[in-house]
Amino acid sequence: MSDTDKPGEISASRPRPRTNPRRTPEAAQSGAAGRRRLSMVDVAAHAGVSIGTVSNVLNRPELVAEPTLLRVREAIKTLGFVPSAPARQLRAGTSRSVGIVVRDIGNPFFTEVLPGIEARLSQEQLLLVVCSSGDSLEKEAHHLQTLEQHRVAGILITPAGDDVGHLVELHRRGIGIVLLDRLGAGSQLCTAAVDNVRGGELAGRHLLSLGHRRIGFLNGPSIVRQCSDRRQGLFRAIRDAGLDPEDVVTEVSLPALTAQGGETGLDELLARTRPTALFCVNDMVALGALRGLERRGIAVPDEMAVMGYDDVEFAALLSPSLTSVRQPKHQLGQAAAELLLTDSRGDANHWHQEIVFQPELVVRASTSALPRSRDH
Amino acid sequence: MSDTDKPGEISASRPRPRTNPRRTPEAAQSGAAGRRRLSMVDVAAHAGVSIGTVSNVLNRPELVAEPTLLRVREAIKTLGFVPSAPARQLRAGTSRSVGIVVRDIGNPFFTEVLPGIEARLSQEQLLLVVCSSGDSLEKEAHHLQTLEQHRVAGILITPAGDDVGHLVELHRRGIGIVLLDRLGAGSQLCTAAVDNVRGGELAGRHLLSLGHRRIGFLNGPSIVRQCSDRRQGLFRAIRDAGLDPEDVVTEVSLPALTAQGGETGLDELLARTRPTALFCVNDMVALGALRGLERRGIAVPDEMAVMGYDDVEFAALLSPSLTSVRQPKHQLGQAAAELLLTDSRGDANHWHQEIVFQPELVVRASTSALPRSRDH
DNA sequence: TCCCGGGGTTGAAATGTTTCAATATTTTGT
DNA sequence: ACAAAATATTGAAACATTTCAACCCCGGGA
Repeated sequence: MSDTDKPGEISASRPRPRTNPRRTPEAAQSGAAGRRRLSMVDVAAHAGVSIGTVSNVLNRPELVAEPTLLRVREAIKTLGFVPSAPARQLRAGTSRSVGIVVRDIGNPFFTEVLPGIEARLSQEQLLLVVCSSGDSLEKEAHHLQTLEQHRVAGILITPAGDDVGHLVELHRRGIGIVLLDRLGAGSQLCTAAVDNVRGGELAGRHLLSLGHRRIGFLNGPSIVRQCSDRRQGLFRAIRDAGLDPEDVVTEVSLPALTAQGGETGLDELLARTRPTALFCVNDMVALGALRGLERRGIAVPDEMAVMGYDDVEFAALLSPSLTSVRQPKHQLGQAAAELLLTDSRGDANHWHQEIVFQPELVVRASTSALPRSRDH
Repeated sequence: MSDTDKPGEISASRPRPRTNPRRTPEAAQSGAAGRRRLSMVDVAAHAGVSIGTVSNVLNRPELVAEPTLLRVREAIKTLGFVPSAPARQLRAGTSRSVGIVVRDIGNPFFTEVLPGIEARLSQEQLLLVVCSSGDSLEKEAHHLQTLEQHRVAGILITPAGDDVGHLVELHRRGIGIVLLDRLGAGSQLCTAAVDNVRGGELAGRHLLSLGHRRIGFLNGPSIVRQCSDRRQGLFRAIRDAGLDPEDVVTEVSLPALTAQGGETGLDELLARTRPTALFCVNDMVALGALRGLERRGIAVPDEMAVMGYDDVEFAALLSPSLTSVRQPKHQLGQAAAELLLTDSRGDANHWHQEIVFQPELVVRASTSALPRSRDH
């Protein structure tokens, strides 16, 4: 310990005697006044070793002799010492945590992706900090700023907006970044995603094959990439069938991709037109739409076919069971985590990878062929 | 880097050669070697002030003269300086983040409670770290340890196990703790919860009033407090009706409170007996049970009434719509956050509060009166 | 002229780790 | 028995911030 410091002597020897230790080592030891958290020096004192050795016990036990090891571990246990992550991190420069910024934590899609991510990250002893942006650019920016301040090793993000410039900038400053479920920045950032254009196309083909020619589309704001991608796929399917998307689709842009948003979006749609089929940009929106349709007494699928997107866990058991586009969520999560790990290892010049999974159509009871009577 | 160190010279000239600046200010300025993150010294150099002043600009701008303030802010902006949370935290001893440990992030109940919590905490500029224990005591312990290492200001937790001793201990070490949705430790810790006994009772009364006398109960492990509380309420309702719970209830204890768990639990139940009603300890379990019943071709509610618990968002739209017990989730979240804020302010001797909300029965299509033909 | 007060700024200590060169101790080889 | 090598431990610097006593400068009052 520094109890060899005789203050008088020191202040005599130095020009500016600023040394005023708030509490003497003895005070710290006796723990009388008490509430200081213990640190490695306490452990070291208790075990009769230096703090360097304590550090070695914690991080490189193979360097420490058996008896010392036991003694120090004993001290740690009896004292109840818990190392300080901030201090560790300050010294190391790098932290053992990564952040994930999702658009809406209330959407089961994300919570179903999460386990895949967590599984991989906890193997590496990484702490996952979950933030939800609620599709607000300000909130997203705030979360990113906080995460950067915390010097997280990396960030998984489904950006709320269209522009990824700020993320590229963040990456340039040394933080690993992986875009989750958001294609289209392949050359600049790593990405793990499901092909949303393809998914939209699957949905479109399905509805067309059932004979539908007037399709309502409850979509999100077009700056959300998933939304514009799915629309693009839908339109492609329609064009491939020799039709004009403008004639077939009535699109409503929802402010929020929630059940509530879906329900009010339905009202707006029905005030404009009465399609025979409804494509909802995700299952939560479809949930709200179904609720609205039930309220209005419009039968599904007889009077209106409805399909969702994501195939979340409850989709199969809705009334009626919901046709949807399934995404390999667990794999997506795992792949994203894997990418983040390599990206934040900071091999500055590794290639940005774009991992793309393929979606899959799942047909259930909520979509059926258009009855001839209502064919046009 | 430390090439300015001529060890021989220094160790010769000074008794204690502590000063070896790794990089000269010029080196920092030129940024040639590059990849060091910038710190307040860079800002200070750029603005021509001391780091103390930079700190003041950041934390107590009212102490700084106008022109200096502007100059420093300018420097911060042009340099793109981002303060280091770990360093700040190390010095301050306290952090701006709190943790929440939930049992299962995949359960919409939790994600529906979350917004209430976040709303309150982000007002205080606090970062919320979400962890999921998956009902594993080891995982929970690991999360708690990590959070303690990070010196979070407080922890919201729905404990996986029955014992809260370790949490009390944690609290004693100065971390704010609030139990979420887990009554019964009122004297030791703050709690925000919904009365689960009452909820179980509501469910029991409802099923009994419909004439059911053989009730299957898909419950979780009894060490999970919510589960034992709901059972207790169910049993109370049965006794109040002058019946013996042993005769009425067949209980299956699920390892996991998920849809998958519910589905396999149903198999186990039906292998033992064939009740007329099913009480599922939460809506996810009910989801799985419904899936299993559909697979077996057992009609709900005609051949078997089913009810869940939590009234999550999708419950109203399942096929058939699910009778459930509603909990005021948003309020619960807000109250919990509020408690945590007062608890972690560390007024050591404040009373531990227990805030209890009342649940509410929501009757839907999945439960109906027992047909006389099947009365026993 | 001197002293006082006060706003602005500075310098250095302190926070709890990790790292690593230097030293102390033990073992091995000859 | 001695040098060399291997092993174990130590001491102090460094990480980026906050805090606070000390200092400087300037104007005003006695």
